[in-house]
Amino acid sequence: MADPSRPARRRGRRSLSDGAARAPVARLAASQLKRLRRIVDVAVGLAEKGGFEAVRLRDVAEASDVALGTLYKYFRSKEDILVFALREEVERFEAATAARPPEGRTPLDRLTHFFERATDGMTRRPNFARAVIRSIAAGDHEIATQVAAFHLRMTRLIVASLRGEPADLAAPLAETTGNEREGRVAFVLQNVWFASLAGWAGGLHPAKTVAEQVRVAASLMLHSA
Amino acid sequence: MADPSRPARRRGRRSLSDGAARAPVARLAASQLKRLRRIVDVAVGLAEKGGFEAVRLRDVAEASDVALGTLYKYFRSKEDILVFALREEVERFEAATAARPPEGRTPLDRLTHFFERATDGMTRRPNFARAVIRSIAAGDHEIATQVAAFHLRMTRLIVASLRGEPADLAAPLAETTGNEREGRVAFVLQNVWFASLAGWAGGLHPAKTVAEQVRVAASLMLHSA
DNA sequence: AGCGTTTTTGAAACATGTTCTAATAAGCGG
DNA sequence: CCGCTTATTAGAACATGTTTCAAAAACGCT
Repeated sequence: MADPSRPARRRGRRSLSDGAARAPVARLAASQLKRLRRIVDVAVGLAEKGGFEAVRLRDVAEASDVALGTLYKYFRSKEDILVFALREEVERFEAATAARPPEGRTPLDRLTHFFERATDGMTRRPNFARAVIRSIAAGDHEIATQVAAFHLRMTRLIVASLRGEPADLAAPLAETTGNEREGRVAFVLQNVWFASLAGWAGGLHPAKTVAEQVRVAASLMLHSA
Repeated sequence: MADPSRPARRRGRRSLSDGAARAPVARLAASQLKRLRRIVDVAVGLAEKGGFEAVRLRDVAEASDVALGTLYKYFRSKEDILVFALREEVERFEAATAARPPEGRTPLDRLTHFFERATDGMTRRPNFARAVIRSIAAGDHEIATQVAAFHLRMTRLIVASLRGEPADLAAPLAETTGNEREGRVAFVLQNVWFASLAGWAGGLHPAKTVAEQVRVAASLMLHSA
């Protein structure tokens, strides 16, 4: 007599890879770090080849030399693994962007450049990207919270592009960068980007269109009526 | 030796409820229409109570007095049922909006009013809305195509609100309503709305915030810099 | 090294979406 | 009404995410 409205699984347990809000991948022994890495790498590899469904946890466990139960000690769910991979990806992207800020004379140029890079980074591995997008949208609160953190990171980068300044990665994420208007523009652009990526993921339009749509949105907000 | 990258299920078969592009719910006998209705109603009821996971197809089949196999003759997947329900919902919303267009003296007022209604319509049944959003984001191409059709419908309504004219529901959907700028504004607003709804679905912010964020986006595009 | 604690393992079990099949029922053209 | 075609059924079967559990291994500490 299971109660469908409250699925038995996914209780308040913690996964070893947690620390979304706190220290990233906290105090894990070296061997555990290696296990985690193997799991994530295998999962990403499978996702790149065949998308969300290709990431079969039995396969992941076997290929990363870990028992299924252990895998669930590290991650709450399949989506959790993929979101973890996304987190790493976002961090890499953030570092790369901070190291080499998008070029362009006008804010619109820089934003265009920025989102071209971001879109390219996502769509370069289409199956992985689709798998990640699907994981994001699963509706889980825990996952949504992590996604909110990515949002903040991206917003910071967008504001930096808008201003033509390098992003300050050392600043606390919660801190509002830029003035109100800049933050709002960044917020809207990010939503447009996400929604457009979702459309791309569903095969509605090519990757190029994603970047174009964001540019259109940016130009609508940056230019006067 | 199943190939994970190409899941066996979901081949090019057609479901009876198809006709997304063509006639809606084509030539079905009366008894079949009744079956379809029972299935959808039961599924919606379960979704309202417990969200996506509460819609257990075995339960749906039993409660709607239909065999599991029959259910799969009508719908390709669980997501397909929920998207069908969304389609009906969107059509209702469209009719209601056309009958009583959003009020307001300025475009911004009308858009605000419009999105308040739309957001309220979605978030009034939170579990159902979350279930639907999850279904939308599943990444299936067939489903994405249907979602694209909703997009067109919504865009038409948004443009009408923007102009302060009643929407012409008789016009073919593909036809571009409004001038280019209006279409773009509508497109951006819809993306913001969707992305913000997704955030709401994940528990990141209350429903009120969704409407606010869309209003902010609209004001950024309607006012000059 | 020895010991108590924690982690990992291996394997089974469970839940649920999806598919398959043989038998039955329904619908329909004549 | 007959026979043919198609739809429906009941139920098993399959795939895969998730959970559980007892035993074995690894770990950390003194």
